[in-house]
Amino acid sequence: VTSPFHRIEEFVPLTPEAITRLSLWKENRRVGRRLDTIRREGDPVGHVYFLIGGWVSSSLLMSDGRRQIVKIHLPGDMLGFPSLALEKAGETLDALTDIEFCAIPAVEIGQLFEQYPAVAAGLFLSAQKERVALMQELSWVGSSSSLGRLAAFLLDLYHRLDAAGMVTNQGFDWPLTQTHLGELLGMTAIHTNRMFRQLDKTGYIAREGRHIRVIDMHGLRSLTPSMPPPVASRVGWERLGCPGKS
Amino acid sequence: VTSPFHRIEEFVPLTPEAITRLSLWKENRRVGRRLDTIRREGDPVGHVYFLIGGWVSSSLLMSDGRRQIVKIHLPGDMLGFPSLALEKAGETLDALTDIEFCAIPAVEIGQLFEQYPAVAAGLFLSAQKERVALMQELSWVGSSSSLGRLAAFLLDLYHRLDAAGMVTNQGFDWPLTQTHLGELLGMTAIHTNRMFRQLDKTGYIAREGRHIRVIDMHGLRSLTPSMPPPVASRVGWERLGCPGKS
DNA sequence: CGTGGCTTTGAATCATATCAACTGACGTGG
DNA sequence: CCACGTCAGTTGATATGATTCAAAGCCACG
Repeated sequence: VTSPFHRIEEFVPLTPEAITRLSLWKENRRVGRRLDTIRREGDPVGHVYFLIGGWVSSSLLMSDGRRQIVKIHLPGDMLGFPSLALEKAGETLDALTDIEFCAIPAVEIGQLFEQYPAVAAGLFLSAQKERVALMQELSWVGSSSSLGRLAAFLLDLYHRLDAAGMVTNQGFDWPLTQTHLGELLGMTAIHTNRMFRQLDKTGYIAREGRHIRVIDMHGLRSLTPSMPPPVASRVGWERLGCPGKS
Repeated sequence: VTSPFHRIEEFVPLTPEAITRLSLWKENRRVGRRLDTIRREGDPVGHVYFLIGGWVSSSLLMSDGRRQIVKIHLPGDMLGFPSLALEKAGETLDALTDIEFCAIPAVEIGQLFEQYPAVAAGLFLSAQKERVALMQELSWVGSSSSLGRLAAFLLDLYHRLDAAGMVTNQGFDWPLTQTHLGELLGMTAIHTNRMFRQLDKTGYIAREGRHIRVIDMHGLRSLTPSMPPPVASRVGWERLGCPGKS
């Protein structure tokens, strides 16, 4: 919301030089259209990505042909980082809307680690926060009823959209198909449809074509057994023992 | 297996000084007994941990009382890192066996980032690898049948145990209760029991009390729709653009 | 009287059956 | 791509008993 590099700065204040350096990323600015694939699972890992605008899904293919979406990315997110630990990309990145993003050479990340410890710490803590998000996603995909999963996802998404300033009047754009939703929640698209209609009938949300409004946040929350994320921003560098740094 | 700090060195070669520095961790060596809780969800985040011996589960509590185990940690693993991005710990760490571990002050990590970029990169890539592992776990918890989930977990565990030198004669110790297994796979303990017995009857595995042997690896693999991890070690620092470094 | 070894007891774990509820599969049309 | 039926298969809920394990208590012997 505030800075384009909020995912990094949220933990660690950056020097002007560091910000200037990161801004060079924008030279590799690209656009993509809905349904474009940014990078496919199995591709060599030459780049990571910084999402400027639009929605992107990150998914895994399974040998039986099923697909598991592991994360819905929103503007400001860093994409493709997990695959840095792999020889070949472990995740497919698909554009869910028209998008705008930067491609960042992987070698650039190594240079940043040497030259800007603060950036390194920011990237590191950002990765840890993503791990927390994944753990929570696992917790509701694994345990609750399908209606609960749907509600939990919508709540989480709502909060993330809100933090990105993409919620107006309790409503937001909805580019996901029910097939996407099913692949994300680990259930069939048909059942997703059933549950989505059922949730609609509760009146807690209202679906208006490619737009969704949250009518009763409290009611929505009552459907999910998972707790709202105990996340806290503004921790990290100081906590990490470098108070006056940078 | 090779080095105690394999999780870090697997990506980045470390200088002798760095290794000496990391070895100081051992001064805070501690032991714990089965069922002990190392750290509870909600506790302030003062430390991270390095597991020397034994098994540890990392789990999330949900408001309906259910518990989701998100990872089974084995010797050599780094514990508690995701919570560095949070004010209060987001995960509970429970000893599944008697254990031996080091407690590392969180501030220490920040100092390492400043003084040893190679260690920073190693920790960073290790975190990314953990993200990949979580994504894969999500992919089988979310999608496959309960028997498939069980098989996928056993396969993954087997490979990790093997890498840690904890497999002998295709068999390994089994300290998990069926309740643990259910909490991990997102199903009831009763159903876990059903599926475990069913898997046993296929003959692909043999349960012998607190010990399990894999009889037919290929058969086991045929039960799971998820693909074996496309992981590759020995990537990273060079790839990250610092070839001759350290 | 103190200590070692045996026994009792209770909790935790595993096995199994039955029935209800949830979810997936298939088909059809808008 | 979404809506809506029907039916079959999977999974969850509840109940009950067997078995294992460990801690506490007891007894006999030194």
